[in-house]
Amino acid sequence: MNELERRFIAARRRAIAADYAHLNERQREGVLATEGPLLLLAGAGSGKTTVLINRVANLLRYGRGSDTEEIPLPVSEDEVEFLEQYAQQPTEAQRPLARYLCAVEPARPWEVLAITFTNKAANELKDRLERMLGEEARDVWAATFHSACVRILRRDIDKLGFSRDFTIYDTDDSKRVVKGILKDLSLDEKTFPIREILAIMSSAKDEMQSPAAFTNLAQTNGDWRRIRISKVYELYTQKLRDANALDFDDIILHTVRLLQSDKATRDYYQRKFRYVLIDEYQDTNHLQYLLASLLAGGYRNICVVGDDDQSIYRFRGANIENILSFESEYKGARVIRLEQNYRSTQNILDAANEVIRHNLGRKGKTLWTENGAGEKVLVKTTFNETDEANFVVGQIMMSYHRGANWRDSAVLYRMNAQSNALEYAFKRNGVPYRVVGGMKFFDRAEVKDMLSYLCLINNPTDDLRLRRIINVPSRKIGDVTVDKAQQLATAGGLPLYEVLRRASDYPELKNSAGKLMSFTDLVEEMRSKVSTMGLVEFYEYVCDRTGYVRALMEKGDLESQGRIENVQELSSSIQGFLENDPENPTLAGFLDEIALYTDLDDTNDSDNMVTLMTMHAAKGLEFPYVYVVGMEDGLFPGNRAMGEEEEMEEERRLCYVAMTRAKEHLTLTNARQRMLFGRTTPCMPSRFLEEIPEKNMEWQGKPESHTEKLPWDEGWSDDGGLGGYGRVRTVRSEPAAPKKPLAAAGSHTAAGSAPLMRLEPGDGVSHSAFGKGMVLSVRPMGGDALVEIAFDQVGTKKLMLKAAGKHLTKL
DNA sequence: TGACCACAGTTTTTT
DNA sequence: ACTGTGGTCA
Repeated sequence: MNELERRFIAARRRAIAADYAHLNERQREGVLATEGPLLLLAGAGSGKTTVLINRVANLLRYGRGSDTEEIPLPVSEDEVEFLEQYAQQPTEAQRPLARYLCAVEPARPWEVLAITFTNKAANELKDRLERMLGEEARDVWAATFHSACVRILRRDIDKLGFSRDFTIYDTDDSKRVVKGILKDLSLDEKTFPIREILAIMSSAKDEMQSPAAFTNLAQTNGDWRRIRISKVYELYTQKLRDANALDFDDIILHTVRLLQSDKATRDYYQRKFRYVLIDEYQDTNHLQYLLASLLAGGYRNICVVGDDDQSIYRFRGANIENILSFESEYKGARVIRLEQNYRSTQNILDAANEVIRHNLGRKGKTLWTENGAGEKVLVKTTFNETDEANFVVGQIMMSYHRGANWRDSAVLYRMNAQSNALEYAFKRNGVPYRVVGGMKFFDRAEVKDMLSYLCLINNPTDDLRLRRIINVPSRKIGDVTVDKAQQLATAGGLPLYEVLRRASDYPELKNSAGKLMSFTDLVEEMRSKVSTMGLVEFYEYVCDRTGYVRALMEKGDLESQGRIENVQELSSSIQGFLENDPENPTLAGFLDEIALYTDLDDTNDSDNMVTLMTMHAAKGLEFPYVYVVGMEDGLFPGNRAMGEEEEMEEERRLCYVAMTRAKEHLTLTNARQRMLFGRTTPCMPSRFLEEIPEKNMEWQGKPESHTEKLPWDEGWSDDGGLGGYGRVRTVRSEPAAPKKPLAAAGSHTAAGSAPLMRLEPGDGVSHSAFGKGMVLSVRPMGGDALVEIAFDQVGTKKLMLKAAGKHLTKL
């Protein structure tokens, strides 16, 4: 290599780097290191997605230009000088020539595969790529593990003996299948809990254990329970095969099997995908690891992005070892740490860093920021969960008063059950909030019912979906009848549907043959119409023709009303699907998409509300104000983690995730006693709180020692700051009337001495968060009062006086 | 076949 | 405390 060439290579790299001048050095390295295995350890808030996007852009623009010594064409002195100058001071006009000179086999969009875990992440990736690169970004494979696999299987699964139009079973479907099997084997659901069986089968699949291998192992070990379970596993596999169905694990499993066993398919994809990117690598399980290495096995250009400290999904099979041992799995892998944080203040980061430092099994990272020290982390000990909730709502109202939006705040908790106390506090104070998680749209019974109709129309051999809706709405077809038909079907090796269609041929079914056949006639009729009309139109026809909506309307109660709305809402989902101009705008295409879509990601960010969610659900999000509640030993870390080092480390990672969601203000709260599962128990502060350095936090109301008075002892009270709530129950016995207006912003009221304010309709009031308003009505309610106030700014709100009192001033 | 009552379980969750 | 479910009874 001569001097000119050396200069060219250096100039080329710098010229390419000029495109990414807006990134920090580490980030840029992550973008430019295109070749070979790369582990990108991306700390919380380190701009991971930005790197991912720019990395793909770089692959499409320059190929391996930034990471190779190849020189595709002879270079001239002029060209080298041009690039050297361009790298110094790039101009828009020179860019095309620079790009032309620097590119080495730019990747074509379909040669890049980017895999994420959720549809939300995949869509976000696609959107941002398209915004940055325009049209051509559309052909980049940005998909979830599952959707990528479905795409692969739809082409070639026949090589494994499934038909290409397989159906996808969700967890609910799997449960039903297992339930049926348990019944057939007369196994008791209490001894063999369905959840456990599903988990065992899932981990067997993760290890690629066939039912036969699983049975062998169980027999060798003489594990009686496992031997029974192996029978379930075997029948389950058989049933799904008969139904031509794949569950979520199967989707990955069979893809791996296909790629392993069929050379042609493997070669095809290994040649196709020159660059493979895997996001959230710390969440991958063994199968997903295998899949990634198979897909990237051709060029070995695999880039995995993740953060071992944010691995919080062990319970669903994620194997943190995948990321910890990446370097030894891929010899010569490069590792880049992204440790500069753009999200939080140094106090928050120091606190979080120090907590996570207590973990042993980690790569080790220390986040830093240029954002400044910021406020200290506030730790607040309250009396109980009601007190805690009121404190949090009070703080949020204060921040609103100071100009923050509701949507700037999030409350995070360990268990969904904790949201109850919080919700009460939010409702009482009229603060708008939304709870993330819980029942998902596509999990609702009525939505699943309608989808089952569509599945059945799409594929009448889908026994499971057939059984779900054959008597919904009631067609006077009972379980007994269906079971009888099912037995005949199993005996004759036919799909259930076929037996029903010829019910009159079976003497055993003569009593109900008419009803059964009119059902299959109905399905046939709908089937014949499916291709004659638009999908939305067809769906509405199905809603009507099946009598589903009519049955709900006849019921006429409020719940049914809601159900009808959900059924109709599904129609807008179909609309939305079509508008997204899918590759396959048919019923089958829609069902495929829906099967892999748990929630519609309809999270209206535009709504100005406080967000309540679990810490798990908060991963990847950020808020200026974050409140982590329930920081108590036994709750967080949970009881199950006590004495279990692995579990404890996972809880600590979860704590790290929760803390690093905060941009400006982080508040951690714990209660001295909490009611959980109907029992009130005294609680000690979480050990994680003790792990935070004192210099980064301020602890209000910290219990001094173990020997201190028990919380329910007379005389305990605390008001460490705004929103302190004390024991309002004692209010009525308090003789003295208030001497001064209550709880103007910033006032310190002695705890437990806040008598109810006297309000009458027409009174003018001022609220610390909602501003001025007028009382419309006052309704006494059991020692408290419901006040309706018309606020000048935010409209009419109903508040409970006890809770809202401290934020109200009579004018 | 549907309504009612007793009973148990209760971390976290995506596809 | 709460909810969903399974079994029993009419």
